[in-house]
Amino acid sequence: MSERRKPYPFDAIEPKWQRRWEEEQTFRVLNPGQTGFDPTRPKFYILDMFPYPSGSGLHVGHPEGYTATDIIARYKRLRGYNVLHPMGWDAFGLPAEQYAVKTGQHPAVTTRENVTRFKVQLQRIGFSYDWSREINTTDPRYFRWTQWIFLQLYHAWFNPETQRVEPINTYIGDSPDEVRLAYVANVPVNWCPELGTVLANEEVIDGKSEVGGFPVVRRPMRQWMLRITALADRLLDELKGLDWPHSIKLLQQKWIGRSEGAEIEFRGGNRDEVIRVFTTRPDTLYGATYIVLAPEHPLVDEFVSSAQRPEVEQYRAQVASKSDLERTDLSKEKTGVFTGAHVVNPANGEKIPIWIADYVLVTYGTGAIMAVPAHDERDLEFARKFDLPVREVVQPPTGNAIGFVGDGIANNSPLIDGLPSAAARHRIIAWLEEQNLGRRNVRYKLRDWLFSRQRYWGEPFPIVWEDGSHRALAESELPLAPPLLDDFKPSGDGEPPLAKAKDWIRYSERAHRETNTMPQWAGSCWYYLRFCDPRNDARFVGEEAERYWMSGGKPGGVDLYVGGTEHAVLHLLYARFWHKALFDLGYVSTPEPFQRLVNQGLILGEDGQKMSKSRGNVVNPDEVIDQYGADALRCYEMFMGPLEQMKPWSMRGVEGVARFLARVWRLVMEENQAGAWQLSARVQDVALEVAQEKVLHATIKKVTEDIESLSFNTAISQMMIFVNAFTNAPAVPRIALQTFLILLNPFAPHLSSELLEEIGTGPGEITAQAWPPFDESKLVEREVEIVVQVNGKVRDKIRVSLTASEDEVRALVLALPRVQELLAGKTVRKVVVVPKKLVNLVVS
RNA sequence: GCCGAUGUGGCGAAAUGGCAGACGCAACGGACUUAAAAUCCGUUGGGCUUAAACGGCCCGUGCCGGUUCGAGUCCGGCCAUCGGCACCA
Repeated sequence: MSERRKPYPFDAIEPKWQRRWEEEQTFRVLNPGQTGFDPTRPKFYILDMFPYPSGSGLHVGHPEGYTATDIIARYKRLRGYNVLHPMGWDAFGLPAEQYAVKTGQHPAVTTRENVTRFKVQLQRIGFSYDWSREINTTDPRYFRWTQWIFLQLYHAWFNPETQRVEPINTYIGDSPDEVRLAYVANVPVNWCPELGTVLANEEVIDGKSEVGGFPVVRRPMRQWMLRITALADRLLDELKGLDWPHSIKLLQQKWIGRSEGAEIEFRGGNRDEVIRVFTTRPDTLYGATYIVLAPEHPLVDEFVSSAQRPEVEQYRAQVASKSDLERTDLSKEKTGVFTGAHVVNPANGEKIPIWIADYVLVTYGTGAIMAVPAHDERDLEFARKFDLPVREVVQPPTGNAIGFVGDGIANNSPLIDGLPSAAARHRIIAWLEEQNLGRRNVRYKLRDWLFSRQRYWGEPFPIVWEDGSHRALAESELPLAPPLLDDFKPSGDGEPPLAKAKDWIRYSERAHRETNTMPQWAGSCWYYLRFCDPRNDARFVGEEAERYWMSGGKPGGVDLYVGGTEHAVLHLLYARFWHKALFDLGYVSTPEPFQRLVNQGLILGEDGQKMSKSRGNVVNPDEVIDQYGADALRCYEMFMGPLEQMKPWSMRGVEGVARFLARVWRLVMEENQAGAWQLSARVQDVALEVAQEKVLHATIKKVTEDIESLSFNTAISQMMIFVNAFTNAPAVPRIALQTFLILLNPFAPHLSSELLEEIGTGPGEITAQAWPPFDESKLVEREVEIVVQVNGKVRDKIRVSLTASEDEVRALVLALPRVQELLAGKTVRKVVVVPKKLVNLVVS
């Protein structure tokens, strides 16, 4: 292929400006207290989700959100804001470590190389990050504070009286270890044999690991947990005040999964044992005709009769051998076994059988349910299969009561007969509480956060063990760096790789270090705070810096956060949790980390499929830049369609946008005889024609409003209209160009900087300019075109004076020959006049 | 199954309840050129009417219905695609 002629010399001007921005530290932003800080300016904190620097480099999905935020950042600077727009690296994590296991190369080396590559790629796109604030979660100066925050959680508890996180010393009781926000528990966990580690619920998708797609099984292990459930209500309630996409809020809401109901006690068996069940429908208590325990429920052994024991044991073994995926397969038939035992229904004194079945989950509620087959689909299916009694206790408004699961009127329930379900629930709970047989209860689907991993490439826990109990390192002992290892391979039996570092583990004669590491999410839980004050060695973030950048707005926090939806219930929930704990403990000034969140849509390959190496449809931004330049890449990504929408890539589309930028170039520049570019003779100090003035101000208005509303695609359309309007003008007014180039600057910063320098007006560089105001009066014309409709169909158009009254317009329209023709022999029933827009004649 | 988002030309898309398809891509025609590329100009939702042009008419925003002088936009019901959750009592 012959060398394609460059549409304009972007390959010369882009590196030039990138170099200049770096040398002059154009985008460096100061903190309060630093020399040169201007407190009179408003602040704006605009943040991208920082990337995991993977080995495959940047793909075109990354710059989508990054370009959007960069446009806003540059726009806000031109509007006089102090703009915090940082970038960093979320660099602990599985891929680097998997690579290390395969090649023996230390993850720190891989990570360093990948970071360098990512940074070069990002800088080629011309993003206006303040690189002096760059952070890396694997840097000891960073993870020192990740460990420090962990210690704050370890030294804190959630006080149910104040509903606040408080230092552990406000806890009055014997077992502080049972209330700490960071605690150790032996719980059934998601164990991934292939990865040799446990995973959080959020990291398991359809029974497989999110990273790698390996099978995950349940097994009990001793693990570090974070008590996120203590803040469940706060995390739920305070979602309301956030300016986030509705769908993300809903996702978090469902993930937290609050249900109100009651815990009810059923007694029975040989030793009068108690089975507690959780139900959201205590009003159906009289309809509970049997009890189901999860197969793993500890009381099963207590209750099972000797006759039923073999069958029960066999069933439990069978269930244990199943993967989560097999267990939750909805299409499968219900299974279960009778235990041979009974308990008493506290409402009516009836003896009802106890079954075990895997449709009851040991991890939710109390791991036991009262089955009300008449008013619960699952219970009904089970009851029909095993021929258990079905008793109607709720009357539906219409239709068949059996199988009706909604609210109705209680019946066959002496204590609450005739009450609507909601009232019946209240009454029965009050009665249960009186009798001490049960109580109001709230349950969540949200589980505590399983916080430890049996991996090498993560933050070590600042914890030591002595005589079987744990204690915290002193803050002065941080950072605690991981030991140097040659062999990162997980043992496969749950023993972390750190256990191999015998010298490192040994803390003292009798104490040894915790060998688990923190999960990938730890570093990203608070990085947005560190950006406010990234070089502070005395505190995780300086108080003044934190207050300055995080304050403002309703709940406060980062002013605008842009990233993908994939973190809806992971990073975005975890970060809120840490932030609230830090807020309660007085370390940060706002209750929420991210005031406004926007999700960019996925970019698909040219074939309309998700980009993937295996499909071979991945677009590398470097290639796009080589061919069309960074400004074309930026503008194309914004021109493709609405930011939040999923949309396919098109190289032809990039070409079209590159053509537009080349037209801008040639509006200002022309080639001389020798083939060199020079300022075009068409650029002149002349006044704008009326039509030119109108399109200029329409463009200022549209671009300004569209940036504010993140409608970048239509902003670019309008700039194209502007350029089209001037393309054939014999003279291009310098002042119009200058204004236009400022509008273009956030989108195509290199091109616009270069051309502004060429036309040589104004004080210095574009970054020192001010965003132009628009003059509404320049947009109004003396005449407007009125659409004439008859019965809602366009039949004619007419130009009328802007000052014409409704009556005058009506008269003019009725006098039109075309209208006369259409009205012949008909009666005008009604005339609708929309000022400056249209007239609709209703005739028959 | 439940929840959410989306559905407009050949394609990406645009339209405070008021001319559907701005802007761009692709395609076609023209100018420039020895030629090509590049550039510039023009046409481009479907159909009918007309010898042709101008003009005119009808249909058209997933489907069915409603509200309204007027609906891509609002309301009700369906269908399809994508995403999330999925025995959570």
